[in-house]
Amino acid sequence: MTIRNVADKAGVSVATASRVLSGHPSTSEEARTAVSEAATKLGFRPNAQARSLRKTSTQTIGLVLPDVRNPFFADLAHAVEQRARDFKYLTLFGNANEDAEQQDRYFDVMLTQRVDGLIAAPQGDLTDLQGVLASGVPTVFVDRVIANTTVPSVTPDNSTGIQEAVRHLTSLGHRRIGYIAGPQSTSTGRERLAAFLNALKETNADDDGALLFFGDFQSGSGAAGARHLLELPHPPTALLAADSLMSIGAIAVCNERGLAIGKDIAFVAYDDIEAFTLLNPALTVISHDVDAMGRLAVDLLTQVIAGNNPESVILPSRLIIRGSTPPPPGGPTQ
Amino acid sequence: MTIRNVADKAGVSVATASRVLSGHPSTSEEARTAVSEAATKLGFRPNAQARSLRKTSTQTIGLVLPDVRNPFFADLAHAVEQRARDFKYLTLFGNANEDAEQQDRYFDVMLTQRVDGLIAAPQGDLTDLQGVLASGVPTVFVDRVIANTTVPSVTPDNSTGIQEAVRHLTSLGHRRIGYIAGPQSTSTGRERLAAFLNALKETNADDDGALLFFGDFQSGSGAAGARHLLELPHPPTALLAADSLMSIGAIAVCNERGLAIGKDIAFVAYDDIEAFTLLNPALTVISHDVDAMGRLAVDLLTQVIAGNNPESVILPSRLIIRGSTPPPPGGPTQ
DNA sequence: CTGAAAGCGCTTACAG
DNA sequence: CTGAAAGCGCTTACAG
Repeated sequence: MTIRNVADKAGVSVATASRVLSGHPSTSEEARTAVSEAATKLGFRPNAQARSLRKTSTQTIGLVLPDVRNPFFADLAHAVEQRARDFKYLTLFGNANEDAEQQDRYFDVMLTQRVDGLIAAPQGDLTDLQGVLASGVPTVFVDRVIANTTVPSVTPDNSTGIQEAVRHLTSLGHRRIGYIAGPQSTSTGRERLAAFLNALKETNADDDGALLFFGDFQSGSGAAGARHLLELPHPPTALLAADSLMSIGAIAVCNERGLAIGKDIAFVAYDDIEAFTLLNPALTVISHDVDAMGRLAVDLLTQVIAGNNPESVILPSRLIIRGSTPPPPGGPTQ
Repeated sequence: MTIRNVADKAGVSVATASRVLSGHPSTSEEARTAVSEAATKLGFRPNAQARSLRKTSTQTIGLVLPDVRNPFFADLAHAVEQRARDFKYLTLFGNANEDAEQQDRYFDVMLTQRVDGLIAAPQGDLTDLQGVLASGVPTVFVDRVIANTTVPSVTPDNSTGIQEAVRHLTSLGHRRIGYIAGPQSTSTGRERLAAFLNALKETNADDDGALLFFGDFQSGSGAAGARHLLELPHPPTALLAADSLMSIGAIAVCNERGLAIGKDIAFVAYDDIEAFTLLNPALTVISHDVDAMGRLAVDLLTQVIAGNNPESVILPSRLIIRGSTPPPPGGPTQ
């Protein structure tokens, strides 16, 4: 079932059939009807491989994200995909599993598949990007970036939300704030930690290295972090985790220890995911606009594909105060 | 940068270069080293389009799911993708947004892209499958099926969990159980509703049509359902929702009305997602093994691709009782 | 407006 | 083991 069959049935050459099928203007009325009719009758479906071997475009973009199971990235994937549809792109989605090696395999496969562009929330450093950069495929970073590249990006403001959270907690009287950081192999992990440390200095909170725990953005490490921090000789009265999955793990540990969040301990989560509003009390969270992030990433990519060099954009983040952040149990100064 | 350049640099023909590059046994030691060296030096990356135009395989499988933002499907996507990797398949992922039209567009594009196989949690009826069936592309259904096809499938047992839930609730003394059903355009929506209605007959629960609300598996409809049911003149003392997103919406409504789940009202959710264990009390849920589902779907697909006709499998589901299902407030008989 | 022909980058019988 | 050549299914100058 090829264009040859369609041409034969329509009584024209493959060239004419091709022109009709791809909407080329130079076709006669008769040719158009004959070919269209033959194509539908035969249920002809052009072979995208052959087409993109001739043209240089595949009408697909690659999307490499660290973890679909993270609601933030699920929302982001959805936003990217819906926006890509507007430009007739199919989104080829790869899930790196928070693992640089799997990420690099996906980059590789997507280059091999000749995607027209690539959107990634990358991990690691320049060495992981070698292939992508060398290929020259239009690329945009989203959420995370890799230092020392000129790749345009759409990222959240990783400091304002954290700063507001620390100010909020200290104004309530908290001085010991436990922080479950993201991996330092990611820009978001690094920037959020830096913002946290800065905020400590700016307020009267304890700047105690023991209150820091390094996780990997996955739920298990949030649980490990909470366990570690709560067992400290001088434990925190407030907990802050750098993404939603680690927040989930940490909350589970608080629950299993009978520590009531919003009463015995204050908790601030990163990312405003729907489930967090269901907790009782609902969680105070650091929120950013994931839909805008996905949409803008696609918009930037289309510009790069068009040969332009768009400006990177940073989206605001802010603290949404709900019930999970009371003053410390012993009173403001404890 | 094509295989021609590699061949030239290595001083062999493109045929020999191709053989070395694709691991064909009939190659000399010298050819192998010369070509490999040239390829790495040049950073050669074979064009997948050209290759799959010659071979008939693209080493990709298509995965069409209704909604990435549904944690159940995010987990399923992850499971499928990880298993597909074992077979060197790249997973081309499409998100149908619980919409038959978007689903059909994805089917279309994936056929055009000549995926080697298709895994789908489909919506609608046979007409939506025409193209897929006509193309003859190896296909497996997962989670949901479409009636009157011979497509192998991996599905959950949609009745046991529901039956256990209704028995559990009635044994506690509940007689008015509100049910937020899934869309009847999906097999899971239909089967779970049938199981619920059967369970009502089998127990002494009220078989009252007013206690049924039809949602669309998305969170907004869960909220609408809870609102509707709770405003009934004779409202339910227990709520059961047919998926996790509708559960989330319904729980939000209970919270906003000050109805304490696990005290003022009993709640059973479908799908054992991590966030549900964080609620206080944790939710009683109907659980099934999403990892096994994804893994088996890929395994079945590889068998179909190999030309076999594997048996469909049904995975068990069961009730996990946690704190959200107390007896009705007025006592066993109310 | 149309057709014959070349070519996109590979792979693979075929002959040696 | 190797090379010349055909061909996968399209698209697009080129000439008419």
